[in-house]
Amino acid sequence: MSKENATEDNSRRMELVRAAARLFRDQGYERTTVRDLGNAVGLQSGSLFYHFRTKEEILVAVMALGITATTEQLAAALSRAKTPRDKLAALFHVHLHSLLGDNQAALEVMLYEWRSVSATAKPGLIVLRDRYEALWQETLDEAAAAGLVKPDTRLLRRTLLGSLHWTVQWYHGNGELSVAELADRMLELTLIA
Amino acid sequence: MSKENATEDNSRRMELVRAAARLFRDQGYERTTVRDLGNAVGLQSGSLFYHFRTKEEILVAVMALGITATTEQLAAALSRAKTPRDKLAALFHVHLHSLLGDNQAALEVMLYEWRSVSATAKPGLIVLRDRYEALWQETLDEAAAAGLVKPDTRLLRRTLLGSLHWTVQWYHGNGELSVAELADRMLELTLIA
Amino acid sequence: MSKENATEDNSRRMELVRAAARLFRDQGYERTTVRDLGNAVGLQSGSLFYHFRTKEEILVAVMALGITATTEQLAAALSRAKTPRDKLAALFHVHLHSLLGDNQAALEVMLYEWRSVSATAKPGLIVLRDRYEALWQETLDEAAAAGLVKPDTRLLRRTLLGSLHWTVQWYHGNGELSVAELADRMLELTLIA
Amino acid sequence: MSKENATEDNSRRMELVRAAARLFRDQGYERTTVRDLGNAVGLQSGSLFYHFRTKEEILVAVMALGITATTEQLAAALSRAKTPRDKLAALFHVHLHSLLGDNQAALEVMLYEWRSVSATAKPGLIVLRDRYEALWQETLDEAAAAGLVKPDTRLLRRTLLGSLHWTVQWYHGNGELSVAELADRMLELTLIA
DNA sequence: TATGAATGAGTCTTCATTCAT
DNA sequence: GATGAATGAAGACTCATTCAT
Repeated sequence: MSKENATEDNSRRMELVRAAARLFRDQGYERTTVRDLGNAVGLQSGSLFYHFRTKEEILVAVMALGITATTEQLAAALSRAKTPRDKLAALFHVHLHSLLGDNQAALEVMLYEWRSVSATAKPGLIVLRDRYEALWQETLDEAAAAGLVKPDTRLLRRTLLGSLHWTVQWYHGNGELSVAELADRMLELTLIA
Repeated sequence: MSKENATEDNSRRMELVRAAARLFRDQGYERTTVRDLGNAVGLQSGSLFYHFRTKEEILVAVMALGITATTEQLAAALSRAKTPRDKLAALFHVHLHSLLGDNQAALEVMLYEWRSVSATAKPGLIVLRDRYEALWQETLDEAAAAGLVKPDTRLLRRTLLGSLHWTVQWYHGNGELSVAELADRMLELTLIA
Repeated sequence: MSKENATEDNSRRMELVRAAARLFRDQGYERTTVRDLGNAVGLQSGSLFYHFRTKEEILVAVMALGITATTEQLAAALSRAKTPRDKLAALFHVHLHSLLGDNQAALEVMLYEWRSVSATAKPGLIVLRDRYEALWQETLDEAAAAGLVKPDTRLLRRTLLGSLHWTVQWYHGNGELSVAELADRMLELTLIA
Repeated sequence: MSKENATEDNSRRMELVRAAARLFRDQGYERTTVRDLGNAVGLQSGSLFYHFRTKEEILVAVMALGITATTEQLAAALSRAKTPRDKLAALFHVHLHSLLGDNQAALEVMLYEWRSVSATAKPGLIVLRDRYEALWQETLDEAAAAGLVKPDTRLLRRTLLGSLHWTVQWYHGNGELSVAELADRMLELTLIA
């Protein structure tokens, strides 16, 4: 609701955040200049500073967008799912679509530019990330109770997230395998038996 | 033996590469200045360029060291192992010790600074990486044949490497769990039944 | 009129080009630092790069200014001149005034810093130079037809330009001989009989 | 005779001076590094400093070589020539062969790197140059007395030297015209009638 | 003489940020 | 909000020169 909320209103801000997400993913945060950012939205570099106080603030906004959007999508998918098995599947599908789908650069930036976030900004992002991971933990616990996955769910959560994050390094949707198929096969590897 | 081999002789070079590994891991490649590198080995920044032509050449040397050292350790461990199960375990143990053990920063740099490597230097590193992953593939294939893991070994390889790489983001040897124990538990999650 | 035209408008650019002309002439291009250039116009060295992309771009602008300004002056003088003899005289007068007159450093830079121009920038400057030399060639041909000079006008053109260029090495307007008188005496040496 | 005489003995010194002449001509003095110089004679850069105290000393040696060698050649040619006309021709031939002939880079360096010579080294070189120009002056005076050239010989000397110097900018022995022919045609332009 | 390693001052250039208009 | 111009600190890299061996 507030003016400071990067995830809504203020179309110029959002336009910038989306453009930044793509640039940060493609070139890296450090290698992306404030001029690049300006060019991408038709603004002079100096003008950006009426929307964001610093370049890092843009980075944080990108990350916040990535994680909150994904969290929202996961929450929605989980509430649609009926069985523990369907919910488990939702974890894989939502995460991979967010990471590998079209212009979904924001989440990837969160993974690979973490080191560029200042100590003061980290706590806020960690809260958002924990919210996302809490959904994972609940779902995995249910799945374990249902005998679908092994019971070491805390380690399993970290293991699976690592696997999924890593897909950006090798998956390039060149026909062979759709994102949905990939999600199914990764789910398959996780299931007991 | 060759003068061009960054992984041996030439003590000054090696000293620098090791110091660079730690700095690149801790601060990131972009944020590490050549002055930082010089200070770390007691040299003026300009003097580095007697040993390396560019800063990027140092990065490449770090990565080459990380991957070749790990490959050698894995090869040695595999040749010591008797059973498919022991070999499988070696994958987890060697990888995690290389990644999380003391001053083993080099491999981590390989994972997180890939984007800073120029297009011309990438192919050489990819060759080294493929050599490492080939050992993984062989071992996983044997394990699958022995009924230890699921048969989708190509995806399994990527999945497992992703899981292991990701440990650097959350594992900080604070007592609770040793690296060896972690390796065992991650192996456990992977085994069928 | 165009933004890219270094020879007009954009007063800061022109101011810089003029200051650079003098510095490049006096100290040489290589020995002139961007700090020197900045100081000369009251700017930080980094600020120059808002106006020019590289130091070499400044050099090229200086040269372009030198040759185009001289060409324009020659064209004007030739159109004012009535006889072949008067036109011939204009060649000497305009060239020497451009080269030896007050703050006319730009043309001299063109002569003595040619080696510092990159291969990509040379063609553009050569076009400008050829335009200037074409005026010379026409005028010499007319003079030869009128029996004023020897008929080997292509070699004559090169010979005369060499003579005139060289004056910067020995002429220092210390009273004895004005630039106009020098021009007249050099013309005299060229005339038949 | 002395150890400091760059024009004789000490083959390593001479080898270096000759190599330097070519490099300085081709790349310019400022752009030629001491490493380039070392490479050209199979020496490490540091080793050069056992032969010359500074890089500039090498430049001065190159220039001294260029001008003294040319002076000697001119003196020899003049003593062989019988008539004023033959002597006049010798000026053109010797100068152009020295400037444009094979590996005769040294004289050209003298013309184009003068600005890089320190104030302390200039007087010595000027003495050498004056010796050369004195031969020119004498010869031109004789020629004027014989009615071969116009009587303004001081200006004529400068004019002719400028013309000849400039040839390096446009003459590239591509068949059409030999150096000897060029000398003859330039002489022709200078003669009265 | 020669080398290999190091120095240290200096170079051009980059870039996030500021600010008067 | 937006611009264009400027800042100033920092960056990687260069290079003549030195010197212990």
